[in-house]
Amino acid sequence: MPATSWNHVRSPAMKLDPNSPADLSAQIAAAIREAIVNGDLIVDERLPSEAELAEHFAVSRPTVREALKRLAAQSLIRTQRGAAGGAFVNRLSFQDAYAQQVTTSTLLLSMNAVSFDTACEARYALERACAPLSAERRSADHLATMRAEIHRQRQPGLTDEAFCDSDVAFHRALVDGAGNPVLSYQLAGAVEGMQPLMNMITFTARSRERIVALHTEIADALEARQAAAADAALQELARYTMALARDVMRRRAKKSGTAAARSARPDESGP
Amino acid sequence: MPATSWNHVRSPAMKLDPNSPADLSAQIAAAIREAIVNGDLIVDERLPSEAELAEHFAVSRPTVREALKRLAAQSLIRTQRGAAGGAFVNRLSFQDAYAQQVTTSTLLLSMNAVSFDTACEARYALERACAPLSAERRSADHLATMRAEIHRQRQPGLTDEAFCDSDVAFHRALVDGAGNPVLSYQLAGAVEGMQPLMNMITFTARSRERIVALHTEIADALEARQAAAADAALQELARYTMALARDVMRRRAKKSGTAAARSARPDESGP
DNA sequence: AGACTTTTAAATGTCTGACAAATAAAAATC
DNA sequence: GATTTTTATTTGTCAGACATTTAAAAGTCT
Repeated sequence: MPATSWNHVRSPAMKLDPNSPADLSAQIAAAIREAIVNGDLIVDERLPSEAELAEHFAVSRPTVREALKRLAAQSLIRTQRGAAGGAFVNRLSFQDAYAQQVTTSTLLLSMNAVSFDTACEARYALERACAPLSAERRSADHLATMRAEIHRQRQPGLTDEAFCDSDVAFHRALVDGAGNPVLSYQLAGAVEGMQPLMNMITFTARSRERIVALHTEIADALEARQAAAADAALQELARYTMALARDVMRRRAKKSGTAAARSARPDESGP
Repeated sequence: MPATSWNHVRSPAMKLDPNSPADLSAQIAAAIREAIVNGDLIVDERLPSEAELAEHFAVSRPTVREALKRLAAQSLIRTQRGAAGGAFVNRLSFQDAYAQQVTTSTLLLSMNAVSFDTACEARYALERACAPLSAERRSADHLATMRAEIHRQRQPGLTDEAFCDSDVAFHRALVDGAGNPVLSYQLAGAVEGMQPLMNMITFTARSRERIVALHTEIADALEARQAAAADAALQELARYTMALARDVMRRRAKKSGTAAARSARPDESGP
């Protein structure tokens, strides 16, 4: 019996409040989360076993497990089975952070009646912040990705959803071109989280043409390392996208008075 | 006995893959999360009881509970005890999203050896994106908050940490001034997540004076609705902050090691 | 001795069954 | 009809057990 082995953590947060209305598992999760954020528990450090934690907090093992699952859902810990297994403080990777950021942003936008304009304004404001850096630092790879996506966007048979996917990939390359992983992480939410909203727009052949032209302008500007030109094109793209959305909404509102045939998509998968 | 009452969800994602290496609770959580993100489950909709879920997925109740706790940790569901209780799809509030965003950003920066420059660059690039909007829309309240924080920052007895807190509050007001909740949410991570890094800097009286002067410049510019002036001051503040950090790092490196070690960082304590 | 195999112990993953506590609806009472 | 009591449902917690995985220890053979 290796004692509690929990001695190096003397943080006062490692005690539970019996008067709290919160669940025990939530309190335990909060206590451990606090210890991780405060640096009392460092990356790759092993937590005590579930049985030891249960003893420490004077609760049962299922309760401890629920707490650990909460932390695992936030990628704060990882678990490993077997003799040398246990729960370990997880190094939060940019990839994990991306995923959480996208999920959170997507739900935030879809659940809170955020207007398209508001979301769009935020997205393009943040993207324009990346443009000068991207003009300075973009690699040939980033440019090639953008050109490839532009080419894809020109395919006539593309569905609206595929067009949006390509749009996201284009803008992702733009952001990554800034060479700042923190920016890329922050923008992941703003760009990808907006995709469900963008997917509500039907892109006509003419609007696609305009968007592709602006994308080309942006790529050209970044290739020439002209920050101002890239910024101008982005600003115009933001303006155009919002106008497009307003148009779609207006048309939809007008049509909703008649029969509900809202799925009046332009024929693309037809004969 | 109300049958499974799970009929309206015919999504294929509601089945588990017996060959998956992932835990059952993780698979179940993923399936339900998918249903929420896809809109198969709408806000405030009640999930089946734990017993019913256990039957549906052919697992035990503790396993279902672990899955639900994972979702609760992401604020995707809330639970309520009692007769009409259960698990309900939660409307992700901006407040909840803030909190998650800040935690994630903080850990990402503290665990991944992100340089101060990179984080700082990202933060000020995003903040500058808010400046034009804030110049246009800031209310008197936002200005008052900024002025109050500037006043607080002038107090001579302020600890470094309190100075940082006030700094965050100032910049928060700047961002909120843009009147775009999505921007405010995105920036929460960039600004607050950087606080632990900022706290590593010791602010001398002279550097505080310079920062307060720039804050005043910003507030003045926003009051006069001069976007360009605000942007210039922010840019200068970014430049100055990074220079300050470089200075602190250099001094710290010189003090901790002998003359030879400048590229490597021998930062063990004691002789 | 060294390389391979087997055993063992520790840890998480899962199940069963039970009880406690909260809570809304139904029933009973005044 | 209003108030109180009962009841049923559901989550929260506990106890104990077994299955599965895994690394290390022990054993075995060359």
